[in-house]
Amino acid sequence: MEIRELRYFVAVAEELHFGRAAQRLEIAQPPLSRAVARLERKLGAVLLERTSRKVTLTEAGAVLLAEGRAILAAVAAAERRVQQATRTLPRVVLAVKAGTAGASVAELLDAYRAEPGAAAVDLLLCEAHQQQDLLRKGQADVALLHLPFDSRAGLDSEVLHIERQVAVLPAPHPLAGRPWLRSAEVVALPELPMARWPDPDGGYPEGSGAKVRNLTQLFQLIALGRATAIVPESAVTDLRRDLTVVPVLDAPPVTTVIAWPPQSRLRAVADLIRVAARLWDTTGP
Amino acid sequence: MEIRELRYFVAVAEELHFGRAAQRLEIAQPPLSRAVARLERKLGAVLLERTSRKVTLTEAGAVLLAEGRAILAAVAAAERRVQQATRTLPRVVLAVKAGTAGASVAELLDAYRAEPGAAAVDLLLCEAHQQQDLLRKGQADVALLHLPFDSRAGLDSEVLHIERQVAVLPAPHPLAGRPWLRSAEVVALPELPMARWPDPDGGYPEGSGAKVRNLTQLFQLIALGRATAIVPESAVTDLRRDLTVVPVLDAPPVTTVIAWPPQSRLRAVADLIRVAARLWDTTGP
DNA sequence: CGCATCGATACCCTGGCGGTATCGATCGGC
DNA sequence: GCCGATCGATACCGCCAGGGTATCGATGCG
Repeated sequence: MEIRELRYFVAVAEELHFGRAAQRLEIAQPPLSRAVARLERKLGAVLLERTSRKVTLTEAGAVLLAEGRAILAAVAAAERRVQQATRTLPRVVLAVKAGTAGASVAELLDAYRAEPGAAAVDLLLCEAHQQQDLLRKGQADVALLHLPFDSRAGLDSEVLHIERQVAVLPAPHPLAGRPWLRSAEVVALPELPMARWPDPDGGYPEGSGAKVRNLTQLFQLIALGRATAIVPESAVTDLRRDLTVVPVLDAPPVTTVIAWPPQSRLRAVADLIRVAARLWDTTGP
Repeated sequence: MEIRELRYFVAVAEELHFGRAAQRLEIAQPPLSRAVARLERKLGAVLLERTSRKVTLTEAGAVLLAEGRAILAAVAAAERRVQQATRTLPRVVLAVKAGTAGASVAELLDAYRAEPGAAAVDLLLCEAHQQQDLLRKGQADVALLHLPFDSRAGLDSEVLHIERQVAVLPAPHPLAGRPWLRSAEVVALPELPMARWPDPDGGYPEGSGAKVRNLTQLFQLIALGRATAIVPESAVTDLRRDLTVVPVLDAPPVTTVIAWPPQSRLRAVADLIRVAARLWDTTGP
């Protein structure tokens, strides 16, 4: 199996149409038909059912489509990383979500800069759900993720920091004086619906809560008595006067991890991980 | 970049010798030299420094070697999985370590067999450190891992079960009557050194403890008063009369997870995961 | 200084890949 | 029910990539 054959097959499997796939690949249709047929012969498996009117994936074809996409992404990532490694001054790309506490990122970058032979670090601000893709496609070398919201599937990772979650309430609210809360108590407040965050696709889940896109909007709304929210502790450094936070005991703790592709060989990534682990040492002496 | 070129480069990078690499690839040396040179041109990166006496990897070459090995493994896995998917009766390969509690595996397999459309499950007994490789190379489809001993890097996983660890002591031992212990107390017993388990490479770590290879050996030694050990709770169902277990409070809990390659598309794997999650439901109602 | 080793180069040949032209099957419209 | 449009497969052709052999040039060793 060759990369070109795989790229051809994936194009056909995605278009389910040889003509359009050929157009996308910028080749003529006959070589494409032949290439897919040859791939099927090599693998000893029928990947597509063709009629002159419709093309459908077989079970084996669906498997190869999934595996093939991963392989093509890995190849593209490898090419990018090799080229990156030839740069005389090494760089690493660190993917962070917009919400990630700015202070701790700055702290990490400062500590890393002090390392001997530190590479330049490019910050890549992105949406939460993009981070894995960026790592897998080689557009980023290392990322900060927050469990249980992000998935670290397919990545190596190291735990940096574990924190509880807190409810953010208007300062005058009756619950604001409590030493702690249970999440059910917060969710159940009818006059203060939970704020809603965008889905990966950009839409919002069903519900009555206000739609927010960032923490500033959120805190504004809460201060106005229009919403409430449960957020990680570190999101509320420098709290406004008119807001109060109360720990929510049964909310799952938020774990910050530093994650990288398992086959990463960049010295800069290894150094960054080491510095990060030292900074937020959770194992302790 | 094509698979063949990558295979050629990896061979040279591993042998650090064009002649031997060519022999391994069963081609002549000149085409190999040309292929590697062409790959370097395509990537715009020098991968190898060559003298007529020595071949060494550049930084970029080291990166491509690591990425390339992962890609080649992924390609081999894809080929195997596609062929597997063409079988009329689907099969899945479940990799389990020899030490994994036999009862729970049997329970999982029984429950899965009852599913409509259940595939045949092949059990692949293996050493702990092989499991990831087997999954990545496509020789297994799903595995049971034990954290924190095994790494789930590069895999998707679901937590099945969390259990504490217990110290196994000879029944007459003074500590055997205690309701619980700290790991320091167990490790510090001079007359009962901790048993040693083999490393991934088959050797044993330094130490004074007895060398063991399986639980039967271990329990025998403990009963004879020659060793002690800290093991997961489930490892000691059906305990011998002459042994006692005592919970070790500060030993890290052992988490059993079911893990699979992130791009897995096999229905059988999805079903198996669902059944496993239902069986050991940890979230609970 | 001569020889052995090893990667690069020169040259040749075959096969695979891509292109154009065309076939054959299928579906929809009249 | 027939005709035409659509779409994948096939036939045929030209070209270059990839593999082979022979040989060169550099390097290290006795």
